[in-house]
Amino acid sequence: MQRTNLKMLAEHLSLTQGTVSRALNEYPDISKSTRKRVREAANAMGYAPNPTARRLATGVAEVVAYVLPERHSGMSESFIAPLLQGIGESLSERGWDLLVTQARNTEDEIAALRRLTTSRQISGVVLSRPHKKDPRIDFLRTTNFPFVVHGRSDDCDDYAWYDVDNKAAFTDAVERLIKLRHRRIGLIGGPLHFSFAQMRAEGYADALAQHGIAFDSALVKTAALSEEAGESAAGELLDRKHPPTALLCTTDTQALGALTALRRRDLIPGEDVSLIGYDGLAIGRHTNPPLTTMAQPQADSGRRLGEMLLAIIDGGTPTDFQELHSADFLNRKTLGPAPEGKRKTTNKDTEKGED
Amino acid sequence: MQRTNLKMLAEHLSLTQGTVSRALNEYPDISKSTRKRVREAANAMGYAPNPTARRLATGVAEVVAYVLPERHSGMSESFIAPLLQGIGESLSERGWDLLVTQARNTEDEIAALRRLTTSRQISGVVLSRPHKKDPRIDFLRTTNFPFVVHGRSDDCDDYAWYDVDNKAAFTDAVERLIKLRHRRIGLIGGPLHFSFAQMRAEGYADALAQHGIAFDSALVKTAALSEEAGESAAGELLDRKHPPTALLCTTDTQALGALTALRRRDLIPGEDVSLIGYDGLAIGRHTNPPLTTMAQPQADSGRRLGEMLLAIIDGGTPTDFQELHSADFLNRKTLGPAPEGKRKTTNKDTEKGED
DNA sequence: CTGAAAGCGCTTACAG
DNA sequence: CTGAAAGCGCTTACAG
Repeated sequence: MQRTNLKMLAEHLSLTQGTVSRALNEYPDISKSTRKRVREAANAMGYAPNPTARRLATGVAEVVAYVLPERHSGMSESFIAPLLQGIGESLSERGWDLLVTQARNTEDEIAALRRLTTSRQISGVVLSRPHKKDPRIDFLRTTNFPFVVHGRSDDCDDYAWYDVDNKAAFTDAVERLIKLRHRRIGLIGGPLHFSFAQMRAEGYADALAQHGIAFDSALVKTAALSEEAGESAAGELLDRKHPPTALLCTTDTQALGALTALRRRDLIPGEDVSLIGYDGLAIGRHTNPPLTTMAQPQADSGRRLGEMLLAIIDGGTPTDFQELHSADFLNRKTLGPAPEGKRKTTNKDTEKGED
Repeated sequence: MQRTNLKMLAEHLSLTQGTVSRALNEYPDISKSTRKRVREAANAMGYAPNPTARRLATGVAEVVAYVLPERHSGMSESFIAPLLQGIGESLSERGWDLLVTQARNTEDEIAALRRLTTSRQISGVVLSRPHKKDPRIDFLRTTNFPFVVHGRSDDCDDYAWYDVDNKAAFTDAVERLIKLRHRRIGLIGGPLHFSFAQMRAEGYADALAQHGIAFDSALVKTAALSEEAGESAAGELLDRKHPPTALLCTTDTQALGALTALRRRDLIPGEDVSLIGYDGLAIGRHTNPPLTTMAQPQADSGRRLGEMLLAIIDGGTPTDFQELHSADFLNRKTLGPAPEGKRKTTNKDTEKGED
């Protein structure tokens, strides 16, 4: 059995395809009565226009692409599923679809974007985890293709984004530590090509400056966004002669590693050394002890991103869609007052791995 | 500047569009020399066929859809990102794309599948988390549309799937407990419309039977796939007069809840009560104590699913692609011998929540 | 081995 | 208000 197409529908109505098409698309120059007649016949015959043909004729894809971020620790990618859900929801209200793209490196990613955009297979793009200088953003910007960014790059004046105020979040975290009498606050930074890593580091430095605490580069380590990197960076800081009394991590994943580093040195998180992460991963509720963190509002970021993109595709001005949300302090169990006097000595021991 | 299309390329070569098209598609009846000449010109002019036009002409979408599973606890969805990565990788080797679909209920999901398949927008479907009786599978089966399933439904004889031997995994887990002298082994089951929940429960029952331990329905609770549900189910079992000495959970997420239930009762996991989860979530490494679990090999399940689907779309027989992998026992810290004599008394205390 | 033509299923100026 | 025609950019029998 053949799916009913425009031709069949038109013949059945004794109208031309053009008239039927215009009726279905609510052209005002078609009489109300025929519009109604056509609509009813279409429903009765189960007609739905072929999107491929429509796409070819109009040049509009009605599809949006999401660029999957590079693989990191695996764990930090827990935001992807809810994000896709959210984007998908806002698109589906219009009958649009969501395409997912992924590549091993930035070059391939741009090639993929070029292919998808120039072939008109997509109408817009959602990007995650931008770099400070992001060639993907540059590409989309220069080609003048509709896009929104989940996060921000350095120059974010002229495009649409949805971001959390990373700087404010880290200033907030440092101030909470200072209020608890911490003075030697270590920072485990992220790779600085990521804008969020840069912003969080700036928030850290700012808060110190505002409270008259000298910035000590010996207390700052840059590490990859993995547990292992977090662990070894934390280890290096903790093994100094004058170790920090508190550790601020750029991501929860790093903080998990830091937790391990503390455990190996028999240091009690929240007593001997305070620890604050960032992300608000659900995991943190179950760590030993539960991880204090700055949580981002990821509930409906996906929905918002989708809505913003649709508005832009409809002709909206990208700069009208720049939203800065704020992170919430989630006080679990790894934050406490700075310990008085000298810290107890460090002794590392080996721990059995998994079997 | 206009993207070069077939017409421009043909004119430039003084050939007809048909000839150029056939040359590019390696038709053997085009002379080798012109095939080469055309290929070179296409490269030089940066020609790439418009997929939409191609799709309309051939009826082949060169796109595969992945159906996002319903939202659960959020945490159990950590398998989605690597899965999408894997599927995307195998598709991209052929230049195909990956579409993502999601809906609030099964009915909408089928409507979406019907729309995508009948409009020829996709060439195949990947499905996750099938139900025992899965109407989506029935739909794809009866319409004879290419698909692969990540998991299995009850009647899985006639389609392609990639699954883990859930039954064997739970038999294995129970036997490990029995070897450690556990006799009262509790099961926190999952909703039984999920095939994997059913299979795991069967593995549990089988192992008991094989070792001459009577099945005690008072030790079995069915719970949703969330932490909360896991916690309350575990609580009910632990609060019985004759509580189990070990708890087997259908998912790690449930096991996290069970861990909370134990903590609230001052029971030490792995000493007072043993606990085994299922999934191998990375989270489990950081729980207090680290969670013993059966880990599924999710490394390249995505890749395999993609490859299988492509093979089927190419005309392969679905039943040739049925892969049963096995789960790995990951011994962390919540498994120990059954405690001797009477268990210490339970005393619940309230715990402060997050702020 | 290549050309000429029809067709995939829509949309949209242009007439009348 | 509706019809007739061209066009979107490909592919593929059918001739020759």
